[in-house]
Parts: sequence; C-alpha cells; structure tokens
Amino acid sequence: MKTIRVGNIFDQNCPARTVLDRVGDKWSVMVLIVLAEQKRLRFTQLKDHINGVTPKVLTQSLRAMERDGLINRHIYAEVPPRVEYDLTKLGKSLLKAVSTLASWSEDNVSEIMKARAKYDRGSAG
Amino acid sequence: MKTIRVGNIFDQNCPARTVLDRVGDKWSVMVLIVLAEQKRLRFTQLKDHINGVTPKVLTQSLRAMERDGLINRHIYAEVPPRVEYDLTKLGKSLLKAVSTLASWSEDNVSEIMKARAKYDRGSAG
DNA sequence: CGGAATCCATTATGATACTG
DNA sequence: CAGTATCATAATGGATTCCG
Repeated sequence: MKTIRVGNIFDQNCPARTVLDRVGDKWSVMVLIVLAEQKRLRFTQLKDHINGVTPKVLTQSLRAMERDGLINRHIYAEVPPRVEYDLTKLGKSLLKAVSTLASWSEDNVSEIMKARAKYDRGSAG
Repeated sequence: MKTIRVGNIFDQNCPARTVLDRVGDKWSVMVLIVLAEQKRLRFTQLKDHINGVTPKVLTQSLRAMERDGLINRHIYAEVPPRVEYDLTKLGKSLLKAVSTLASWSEDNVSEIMKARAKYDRGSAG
C-alpha cells in the first residue's frame, strides 16, 4: 500500500471497483454530464437529451445512481405525474473526478490512435 | 464547451469514451496495477497475480491494451516460448489518472454505502 | 509456455407494448 | 408522464481443450 493509492481492487467489495463499474457505464456518465449542464430535468427530458437510450435502460442507470447517492429523484404527486432529477453534491464531485480522466483522454487520444494504427498495420495490413 | 471539460462523449469516437470503456474493464485496470508493481511479467505470472482470470479473457485485455499503446509485449524466440509484458509511458500515465479516481472512491465510499443503506431500507425493508 | 479455438452460461442491451 | 413487463438478441465471461 505504498506506491500508488489503488489498494485492494481485487477484492469484490473494493471501493474503487464500485466507482469504476459505474464510470464504465456509458449512460451513467452521460446522465452526470447532462444533469451538470441542465441542472434539473424530468425523465423524458433526460431521455431526449441522451440520444438513443431506451426508458428501461435509462431507468436502470437512474436507479443505480440514486441508490449510490449521486442523484436526487424528486416526485411530485400530480397528474400527469412529474419526476425530476438533479445531481447531489456527491454526484457533482464524481463528475469532477471523471472529467479529470476525460481530460487525460483528450490529451492522449492522439497517441492512442497512433498506437492503434501501428498495431493494426502490423497485424492485418 | 465552457463548464467542464468532458466534450462530446455522446459521439461514438469520442476520446473519453475510448478511455472510459477501457477503465470500465475490470481486468485491464488490474493488469495496469500489477504491472506497475511488478514492472515486468510473463503471461503466466500475470495470470497468477490476477486471481480468477482465464487465459482467454486475459489475452483479450492484453491485446487491447497493447493495441492502445498501454503495454509492451516482448517476445523471446526460445523454447519453451517466453513473452513478457510491461507498461509503456502511456500506460503508467493512465494508471496515474485512474488512481485519482481510485482516491476519490476511497474518500467517498462511506458516503456511497450510507446512501445505499438508506435506499435499500426505503425500498425493501 | 503462451496462447488459440470451441462451446456454453450469464448478462447486458434494446425494441416494443402496456399501465398507474 | 414515468415508468414496468415482456421478449429477443447480442455481447461478455468463463471453462475447457488443444496446439506450436
């Protein structure tokens, strides 16, 4: 536990795994971003902002994120029903951490692409 | 493009997606960590360090990582054959970025768990 | 030894339709 | 409107076996 602070990722209930899994989920990250930009959205608005997501899958991500305390779900007992989502402090904090990684990506994507081209040249072409 | 630097993650060939997908892969992150600690390992050593991975899946991760320029694959034309892996500069750099996220996880996991307990109490119990 | 090939189980993802 | 239920399919994950 001295070199890098990554710890026991091999353990099933490792903290890092929890987060890495969520970050690896395409839709969750999109929800994070959209909510950061739009502050507060209803289910359908969210769905419209996130191109191509189906209600089922969106619901799954939303539920998981709510469970982890990343977003709030505000229910209004009206008819037709209204439900709004927004980020919690924790959610905003996570987005910041993720955007660090996104920055790394942008800084290094050209090198990655270069490596891929080289690899593919060697294997196939 | 002003608030947070995340960009066009909705685009299929978005840089961030590339990296996020890789980071979301359990085994790749483990390979990153193990190689950071052990510097250079043979295929079987790697497999032994990473508990529970099968050769097929390990090979897949290794190939993908090699293709992205994250690891080097050194082949020795001996018999029995010997192949060794180590991190490239890019791979080390990525691990650093990932460990930032891991730190975030450790800092916030208790809050996440608290949120989960609360959520589960409300839903089921 | 380092994988490639094969096969199977499980899960993830999605389209579609329906309901409180 | 905000989901849930159902069904179909695809993509992984993994066990196992075999080969250069």
